[in-house]
Amino acid sequence: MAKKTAVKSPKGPMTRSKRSASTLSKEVIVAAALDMIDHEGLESFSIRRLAKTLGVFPTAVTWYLASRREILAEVVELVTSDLSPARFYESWQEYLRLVFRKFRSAIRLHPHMAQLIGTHLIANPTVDLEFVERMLSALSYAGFRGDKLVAAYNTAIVSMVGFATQEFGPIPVEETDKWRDDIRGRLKSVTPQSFPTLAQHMSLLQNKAFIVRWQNGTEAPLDASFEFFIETVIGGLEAMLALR
Amino acid sequence: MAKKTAVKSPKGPMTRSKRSASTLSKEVIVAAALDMIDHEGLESFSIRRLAKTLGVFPTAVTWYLASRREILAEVVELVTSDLSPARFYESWQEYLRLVFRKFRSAIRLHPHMAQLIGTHLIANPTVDLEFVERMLSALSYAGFRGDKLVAAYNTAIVSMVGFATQEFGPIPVEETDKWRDDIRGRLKSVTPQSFPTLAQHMSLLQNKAFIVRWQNGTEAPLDASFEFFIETVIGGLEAMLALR
DNA sequence: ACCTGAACACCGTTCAAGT
DNA sequence: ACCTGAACACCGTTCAAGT
Repeated sequence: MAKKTAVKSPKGPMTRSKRSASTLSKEVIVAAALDMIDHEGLESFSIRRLAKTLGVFPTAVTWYLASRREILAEVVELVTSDLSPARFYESWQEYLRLVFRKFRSAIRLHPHMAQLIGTHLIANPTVDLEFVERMLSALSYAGFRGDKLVAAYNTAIVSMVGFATQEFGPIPVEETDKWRDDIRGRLKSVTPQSFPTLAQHMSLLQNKAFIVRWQNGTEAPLDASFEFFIETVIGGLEAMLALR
Repeated sequence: MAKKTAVKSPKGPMTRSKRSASTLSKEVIVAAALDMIDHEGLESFSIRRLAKTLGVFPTAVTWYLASRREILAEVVELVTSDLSPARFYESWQEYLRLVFRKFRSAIRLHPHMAQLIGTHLIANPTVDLEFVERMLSALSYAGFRGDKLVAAYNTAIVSMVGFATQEFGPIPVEETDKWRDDIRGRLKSVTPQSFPTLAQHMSLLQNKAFIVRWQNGTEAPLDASFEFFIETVIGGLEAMLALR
């Protein structure tokens, strides 16, 4: 939301034109960082550029958050906060559907965070334990006990995170046209002789399936596959329950 | 995923035995990069440090691979090459089991690559189409047709990649002790009143479940959960087949 | 407590210039 | 073709020093 208010000045950020609007704070820094990442990507995010947009010196930022990693951890927390469904749900299956969809919506809003969240949510000390409790409670209600509950929980978390972060994960950006032509060229080399199944379904697969796509979820969302995925996980858990 | 054909020097058998153990080449650079990442992590990998270990100037490296991204793309390809099971398999279920386990083994060998592969494999132009063909063929043999085949394929790929990359994804390293104490302290605050299900299963969950762990798969592998996950995906796909 | 300001040891990448 | 070498525009982080 914070637009670039930095004044171009050869001497650096000496003018804080709107100090009333936003005095520096942890929240302001994290929000500005997320905004920068959303607009310019994760790689071009830097403390120095962030400080410039905030109209302060880089070291002013590090007074609140000591390192780049700390800033990014806070941004991850911001994006993944409030994942538990607010709506009423009447079954554990419906709960899983809502949570999975809610997580995907969060990633869809901040696709550049996908690669970070894909691996770091899972090790984030700031994650809401209330979320963990609800997931466990839903699966316990489903009938999982002991070690099976642990395995079902890990299965649910990994599935929730995995699909969305891979769907919205980055596509090579620098020379998109060249890259897209590359993959399209390779796909044209697919013949019924070389890759029969792939060739047969090429029109259905291209740009709608992992590995043989040239856009990510932002431009080419995989809605149908995502819903199929949810039902697969739920159906699989039901099958695991039926085993004993 | 593309097969790596052994590269022989076109200049004959002149062996540079001394100081530079091998003359510079794309393969040598990529192998050295992977080695450096395996030993020191992804973040501390840099072209300049890589060049130093190779005994050349940084720009010598960029003659073969023009940018840092290009190097990392090649490393991803190296790590994820040869994923298709070599062994005979007698059912599509068994094929999925073998592929999932093989992928996890590859990530386990190179855990620092997990975060990169988690999002980038899925958009890698160098990926072996033979792998795609085999996965499609297995799912087609299972009985999936048309759009369902696409969805089942996406489900399988995402599942294969998601579990392993999250299991072996990075844990904050700089102040591991402090961080571990943090999460342990938070877990101690869990009471039957605040988080009943979590509290009840705490001994089973801690360090063996996502979010409430303080080590990653390298130190605390989730073998049981992984096998449960595989069977969940397979059982779920079977259930989706039974729908019509 | 909060921020400026300079400094340090790095980066990736570009552009010669050599051979 | 392959590599040296210098240079550029950046980094994150540390350490004062101000207020």
